[in-house]
Amino acid sequence: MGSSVERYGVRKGAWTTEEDFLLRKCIEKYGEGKWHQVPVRAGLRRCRKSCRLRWLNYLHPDIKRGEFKSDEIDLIIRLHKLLGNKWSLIAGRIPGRTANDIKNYWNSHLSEKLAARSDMEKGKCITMNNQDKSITMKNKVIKPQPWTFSSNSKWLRCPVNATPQETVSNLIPKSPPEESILWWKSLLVEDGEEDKGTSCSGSGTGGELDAAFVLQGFEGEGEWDNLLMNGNFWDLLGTEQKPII
DNA sequence: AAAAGATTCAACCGCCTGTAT
DNA sequence: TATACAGGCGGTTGAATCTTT
Repeated sequence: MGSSVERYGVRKGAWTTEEDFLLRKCIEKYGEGKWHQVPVRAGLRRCRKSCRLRWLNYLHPDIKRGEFKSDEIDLIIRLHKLLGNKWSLIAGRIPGRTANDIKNYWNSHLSEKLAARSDMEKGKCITMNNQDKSITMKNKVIKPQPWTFSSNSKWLRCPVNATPQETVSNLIPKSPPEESILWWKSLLVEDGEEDKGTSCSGSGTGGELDAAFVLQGFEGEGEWDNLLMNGNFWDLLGTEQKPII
């Protein structure tokens, strides 16, 4: 992929520093969006998608470089447990990291290791070392089965400055079926511990205990709404909202 | 030092969704 | 309602780099 390929006058492959400069200048002048116009405005022989991707994944000023910190890794694992391969949603909750970054990190650092550990240590709390980073987690992966939704669904994409309540309102359909409730409970509370109010898996940011506690005695449809609207959903994950890149 | 294998990650591809006409 | 187009996403690829033998 290193060598550029030109087909129908459109360049492909790795971006040059000159192309980066042109794209950056263009975005500074015209702002983000209208990607179909960017190649012309910037004087680039790149397709709109290539320009957008280069900006969002590499040139955007808010992008954080360097290794993932332990808290970021912990958050990725928990959000992945919650959302599955919804990388853009996960990235939206991890400041400075792009969906591509997280996807790559997951595929190269976490996916196979977690699967391998899961096979070896069923039912045990495990700790894995990744360079200096320590990941402690429960190995039981619960996939988000109850609801299927498109990554592009309007109700799934919450606004940048949405409040937690608004975000939850966008994310969660009203009055979920019983199996959905059970799934959420299983996500937040360890097996056999629903009645004790003990904390769930993860390295422990304090939010889990609250989540487990809140979910106790929660069964009905009305209470579901109350939980989502009155509680801070992202506190349950031990994170907070951030501006989405 | 060199070859082979493993890993990383930027970039591409195809598909889906939303919107305008 | 149907169609076209743009934006956006997840899956995948493959060159570059690193590690091991």
